Amino acid sequence: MVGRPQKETQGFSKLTMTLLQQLDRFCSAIISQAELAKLLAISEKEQRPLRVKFGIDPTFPHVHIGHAVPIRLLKLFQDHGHLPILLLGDGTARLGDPTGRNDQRPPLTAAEVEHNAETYLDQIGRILDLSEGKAEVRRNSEWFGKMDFFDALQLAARGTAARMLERDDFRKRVDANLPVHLHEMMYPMMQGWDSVELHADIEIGGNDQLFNLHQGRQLQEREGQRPQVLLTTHLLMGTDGRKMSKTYGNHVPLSASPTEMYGKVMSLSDDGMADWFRLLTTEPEDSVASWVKDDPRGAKGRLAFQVTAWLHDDAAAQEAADEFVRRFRKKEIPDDIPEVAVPVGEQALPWVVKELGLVQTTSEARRMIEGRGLKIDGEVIDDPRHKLTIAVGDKRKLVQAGKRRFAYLVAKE
RNA sequence: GGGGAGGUACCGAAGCGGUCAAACGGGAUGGACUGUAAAUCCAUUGGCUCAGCCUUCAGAGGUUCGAAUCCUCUCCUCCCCA
Repeated sequence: MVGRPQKETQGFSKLTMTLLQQLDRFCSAIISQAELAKLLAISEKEQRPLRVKFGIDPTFPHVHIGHAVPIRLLKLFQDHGHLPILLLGDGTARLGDPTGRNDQRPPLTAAEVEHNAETYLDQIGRILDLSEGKAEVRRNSEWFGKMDFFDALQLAARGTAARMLERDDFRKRVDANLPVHLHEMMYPMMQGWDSVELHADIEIGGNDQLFNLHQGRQLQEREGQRPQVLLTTHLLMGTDGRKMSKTYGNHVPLSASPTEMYGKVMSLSDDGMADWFRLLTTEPEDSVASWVKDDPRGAKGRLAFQVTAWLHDDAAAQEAADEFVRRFRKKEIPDDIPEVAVPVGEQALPWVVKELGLVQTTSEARRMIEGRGLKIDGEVIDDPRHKLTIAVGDKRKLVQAGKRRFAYLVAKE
């Protein structure tokens, strides 16, 4: 846990004091306390808002709730009169932050990146006021797009291999005889350079970004700027307790519908609840601890409600909560089931299930049927050779695959 | 530039001429149990309107009745030396 600066807090305004008090809730590290106090003092004295940077690479169309944590911290600064700078890494997105996975992600095109960037703004705009004057939205292609190869080399010249290998992720790969590509080592340098271009006073990043954030300090110092203060936020774990990641499917997209969002939060493992409350709500920690202890299910419902209400609104959250109870506690069927038309005639069941969009392939449908996961009008059918006779004028049939996938089957003439 | 080790399904990793759609583990999905939590148990895990057929073991050729397994070339990664 990070302590608050003691001595330096004396002369601060009330506003700054409340900011400092709330920092603890989010931050896993503050580098450094003393510098932060100094910055805040300067800011107050000169009446100058601090430039608080947070960067995100638009590599996917969705922002997830894990990103919401640093964004909330940005919001906190915004609410205290400072200037959030949202940096869209449309240049770095073309590279991708090294992850250690040697996934051969095809390079994104500029158009894809821009599309993602737009969706990011849309989703982040729900949390942070991005309007003119309240925040700055920048893209790093602004400067990286202008650099030529020699400029890039000069940037590269400011780092060393030894230093890059201090980064855990690189170190581990080297030790495991896995490839580390040269361009990957440029990533932290680029992120650092962003801070120089933006004249960032503070940079916020996830706990796992500490190394990259440090590059900004190094580069700024060389350029004669005051090195940015680093604030790293605690990482929000995925619903299953592992690192939140799209590939694990344990994330909650900010774009999720209220029902989806509520449900996703309800699938959170109990161990994660305290953290989620801490990082996504304003509930006091001791209350949370007692809720979790006395009534875990109720506590989770409360969490799911708050998160949904925050990213949508109270009414939507209430509706999602009701829907959740109907669907999962009382096992009623949901009311937003799509109706899908299937050609008339005698059709093989697995094929129909695929056509309904409940599974990707007929083989998957077949397995689902054999595993007794398929119901038609509430009745389990476990014979993959089962044939359905579909005729115009039939009553629509409710087809359910697994616990949560439903479709109505109607005849297509 | 020289020498060595490798590239197997979502991931890790066996297999090294037929019995291989490919052991095992993880993950994932379905089922039981439940609080859409955890733990546990069972099943499934290339595709196809599936008792059969089709395409997979980096890529392209070749040897063979038969290849993930043998040969040739190509591409990629790692290690050591220069």
